[in-house]
Amino acid sequence: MRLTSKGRYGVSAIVDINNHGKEGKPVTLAAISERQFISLSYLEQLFRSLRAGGLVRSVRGPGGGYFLARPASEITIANVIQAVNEPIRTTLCENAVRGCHRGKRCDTHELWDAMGKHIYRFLDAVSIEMVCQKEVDLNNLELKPVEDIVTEVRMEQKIAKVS
Amino acid sequence: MRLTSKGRYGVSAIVDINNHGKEGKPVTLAAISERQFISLSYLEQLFRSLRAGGLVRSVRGPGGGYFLARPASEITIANVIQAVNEPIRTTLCENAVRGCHRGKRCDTHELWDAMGKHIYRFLDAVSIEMVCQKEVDLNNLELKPVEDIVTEVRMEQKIAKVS
DNA sequence: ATAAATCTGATTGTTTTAGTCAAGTATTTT
DNA sequence: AAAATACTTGACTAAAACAATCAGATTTAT
Repeated sequence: MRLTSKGRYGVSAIVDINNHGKEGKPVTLAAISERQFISLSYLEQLFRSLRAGGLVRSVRGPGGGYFLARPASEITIANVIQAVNEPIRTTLCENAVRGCHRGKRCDTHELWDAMGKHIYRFLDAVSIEMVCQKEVDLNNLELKPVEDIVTEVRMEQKIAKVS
Repeated sequence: MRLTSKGRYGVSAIVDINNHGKEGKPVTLAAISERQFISLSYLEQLFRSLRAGGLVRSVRGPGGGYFLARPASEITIANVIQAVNEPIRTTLCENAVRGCHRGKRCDTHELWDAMGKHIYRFLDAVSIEMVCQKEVDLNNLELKPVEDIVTEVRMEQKIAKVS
């Protein structure tokens, strides 16, 4: 799971749907584009992923647009970020390298592992609904215990080359 | 503050110095290069920043190398990451944009702000010494209260373009 | 039919990052 | 003094990731 502005836009878009999707009417990308200052074509690309990730439902044709596929309280920030980043990234021997050479974990392995879990616990604790309800104090959340965390956040884009 | 593999390498290097710098002898980049599988030239670049950031002291000439500039217990992961990323990034009107258009904060402003603080609290709570002492449980740290946090972690690389 | 929307693929451009190269300077050893 | 060691610096290159676009196809309400 990577933290990029793509994820940020994805969250903005989902939040926008929750804030402006009134009375059973779907929200159009054009409307999101205007309110969130994201280009229509880029939104199209984002919603490709969001739809594939099961976060939104679409209605085609005039009067169409997008709904949230489930209640805002059941969509976490982690869900959104994961959805928009998913496309590629599916190579074999993925975690074979990960900075640790030839089987032995590097001295900092536990550190990055813990950091990833720490970040994920936050993103997993915040729902779209919480972002929309301005009362919630995002700085003092109840986080799930570490044991329950499976997915983690990665730091690296590239892998170290030797000498 | 950005989370990239550059920061990861920086931490690996600093940890290496702490682990292998025995009996008042400085540690050479060549030694770090071999042990941590980082190219010498890349280490040179990294240590330029680490030195500028006041984290290491250098000794030139044969028998030279690098020391930690202060005890490992007083160097945090946040310190290291900040040091290696610092170079550019000093433009004017920096946080003028930040995803929020024309003065009004966007709907997700508080979210990303809270996330940044959350990440920073972790990185600021972990010292190099803690990483080296394998006994410490990095998953259950005592973090500083949010009020004390000033620096934050950014998510975005680029800024949204409008329509 | 037409227009409003989503959908799909392929592709482009830009930035950032990772990494290299070459030429220095300082210091110690011999 | 010479030579070797090691840091120092600046400039440069390559490649990946990311942001963004485009052209066209499909669906559906009116």
